[in-house]
Amino acid sequence: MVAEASARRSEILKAALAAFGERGFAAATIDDVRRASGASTGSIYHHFGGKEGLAAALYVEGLGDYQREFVRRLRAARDPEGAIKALVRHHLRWVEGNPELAGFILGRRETEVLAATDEPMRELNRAFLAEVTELLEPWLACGALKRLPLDVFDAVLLGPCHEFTRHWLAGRTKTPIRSAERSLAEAAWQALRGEGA
Amino acid sequence: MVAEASARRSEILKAALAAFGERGFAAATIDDVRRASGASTGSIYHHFGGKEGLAAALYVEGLGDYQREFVRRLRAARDPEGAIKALVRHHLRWVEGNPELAGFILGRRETEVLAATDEPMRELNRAFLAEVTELLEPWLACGALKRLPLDVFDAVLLGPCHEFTRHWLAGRTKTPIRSAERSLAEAAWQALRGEGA
Amino acid sequence: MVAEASARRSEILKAALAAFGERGFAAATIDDVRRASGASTGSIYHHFGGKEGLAAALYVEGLGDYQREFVRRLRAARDPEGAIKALVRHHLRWVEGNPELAGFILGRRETEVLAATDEPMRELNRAFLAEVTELLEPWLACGALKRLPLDVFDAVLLGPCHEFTRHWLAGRTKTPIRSAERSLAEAAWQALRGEGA
Amino acid sequence: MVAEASARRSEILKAALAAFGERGFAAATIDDVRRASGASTGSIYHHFGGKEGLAAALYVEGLGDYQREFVRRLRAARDPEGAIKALVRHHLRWVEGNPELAGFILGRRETEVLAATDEPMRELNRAFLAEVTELLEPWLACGALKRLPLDVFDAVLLGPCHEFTRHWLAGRTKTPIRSAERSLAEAAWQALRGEGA
DNA sequence: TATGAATGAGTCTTCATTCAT
DNA sequence: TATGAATGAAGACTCATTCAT
Repeated sequence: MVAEASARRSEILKAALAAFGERGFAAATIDDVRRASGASTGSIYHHFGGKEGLAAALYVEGLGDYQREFVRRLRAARDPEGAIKALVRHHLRWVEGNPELAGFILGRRETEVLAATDEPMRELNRAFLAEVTELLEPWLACGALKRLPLDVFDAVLLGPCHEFTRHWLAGRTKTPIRSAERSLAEAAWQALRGEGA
Repeated sequence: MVAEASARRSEILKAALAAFGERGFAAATIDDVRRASGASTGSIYHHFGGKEGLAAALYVEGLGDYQREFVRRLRAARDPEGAIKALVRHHLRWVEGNPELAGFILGRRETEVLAATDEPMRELNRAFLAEVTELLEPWLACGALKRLPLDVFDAVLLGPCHEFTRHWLAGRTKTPIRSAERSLAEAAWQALRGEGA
Repeated sequence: MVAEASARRSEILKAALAAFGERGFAAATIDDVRRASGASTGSIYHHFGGKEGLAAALYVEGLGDYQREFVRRLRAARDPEGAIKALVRHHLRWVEGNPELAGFILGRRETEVLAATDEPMRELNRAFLAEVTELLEPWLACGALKRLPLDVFDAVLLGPCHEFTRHWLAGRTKTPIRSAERSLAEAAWQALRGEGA
Repeated sequence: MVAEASARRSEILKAALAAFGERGFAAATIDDVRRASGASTGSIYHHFGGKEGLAAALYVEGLGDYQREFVRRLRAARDPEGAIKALVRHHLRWVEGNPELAGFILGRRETEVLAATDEPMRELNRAFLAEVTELLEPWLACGALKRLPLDVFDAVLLGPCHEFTRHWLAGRTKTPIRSAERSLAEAAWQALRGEGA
């Protein structure tokens, strides 16, 4: 329903992702996108309304994809350990499979939050958090997982992955992302398992 | 020793930190710095050579302060649990005490890495990592701490803090930073303690 | 063929010529050009890429015109005396007819040679010199003209014209350019005629 | 009487000559001079009053030297042919011996004529021209030299040298300056000798 | 005399955005 | 829908010059 995917539109979006990825949102220019996509300036504006519109489209698309899969994994998990480890794996593999999108979305600086991006993002996150919370609740309730404030829980669960992938995306890690998987998953589990586990 | 601190220089640096913190490096303007510092454009260029020079000066100064204290805490620790928890606490308190500097340094995007910042940064980090590695080695050797690849160890140790403080700096956390301290410290310890601990 | 002459483009070029002519390349500002042409800053950059591009366009256009006519005259000459005198006349009349362009092109300082100007200039000059050399060769061969090194020949042929017109353009001559014509032509002929003439 | 030559003053002047020579007057900066001379900004201003003052000092000094020697040669000449050829030789050798000064003085663009330079220059030239005119008059009167308008005479006499040396200074000549000497001298003589010679 | 920090007007250039075709 | 010329506000940076020490 959202997918009004003309070839032009896709090319532009792809070029925008590359541009934002390489130079950062603020430094990337519409002209970078124009050159890389082969579209005209006017065409870009026609489809996306402007630079912010490009960012918003990428953001919504990318974050939505990340979160849909996140929830799917969570839903599929049989036990808390499996859930935690699956989520860590998901993060790492998603970044590995979508490095440019990941760089753009995860590296997003608060200060360059865009009005156009803000609205759809809030929408997405609201639904996402509600769903995740609901799915975890049983394990929190039975003590299988530590009941931490949501923001702390999130930081402990994904902070290491996020940190590691940031370095990985910047080419600063020695460890391949696949090798780090087991350690990071295990660490997250050890950090979050409850007394009752 | 490096501190050739004229009043002018300090005012400019302070204003630059505020500007970069509020709007991000790319969006902040020299004129913001000029207005906030009371100095003339020329004076800013006289002292720092340009926008990058300003960022580099802040970066070196801030990161140096963070790292010196980090090492001091590590050195003072009596046992691995104390060490890990002290480092987590240090991170959280340093961010709490230097929110603007933290926002600037920790929020630094890879894509806007500046040539001027790169060189001094590498220098600082090289020395820092060498020292930290050396100090941790005994506990890694005796199995009190998990021997993980350095980049993974770093991610597990500080990733959660980093993630939490990023949200905190953006005003998106409900939990006060002090309340999160215990949980984050404990989580890090659980994630990094070795079999032999 | 090269002449993608939109009205805008021409107006800008004309304004640039006036500006460079009046104040010199270094001292003229893009804003001078903008005001005089009625175009916007952005439009100037759209068409010429910058101040250098403006200079390069003028240079190529002007020098090309000068050289084309130069060769045409040389080709039309029946005997060496007629050739030498026609070339002198051409120089003087071209400067008289295109004072601003002449001032810009002939007054070009080596030190302000522009990268953008250099490339097309070399191209033009290469072809020009080859053609002139070829056309003069018969008269050099038969001794009707002195065989001097090319750089010396050039200096003797056009140096006086160049010197005179520089003063004329600066408003420092008393003699009208037309009155000087006969003397300068005769002087060049006397200086270059061979023994066999 | 003019020579208030402190070491500082000389160093500054030398540095200024190099800077103006390399980048042109307009593009050279006081800071270039400062760096090359080792003097402070303030010191430069103390001695020369500003950028124009530097140019004026160089101009007066250089042109004076050129003209003094010019007149000396003219005075020493026994016959018109010797005079003409001596003047040509003087020009070439002076440029060869003072390439930077020559580049600055001879390459001076009309458009960047400076108020500060103008005044002393006019003074120098007035006296110079009067003297030269007077010394040539006997040979013009007896028909040994062509009586051309002064501006044309000047162009024919020195235009070729000027043209050649401009190319030489720019490194664009193949012929060494010494080899060109005889040809240029002979050419000037042929161009200026009168019927009665 | 010497120093160099400070000034601020002035320049080039960039870039998001608009709009006629 | 597509194009790309045109716009003009805004920003980084330069540089001659001044002046307190």
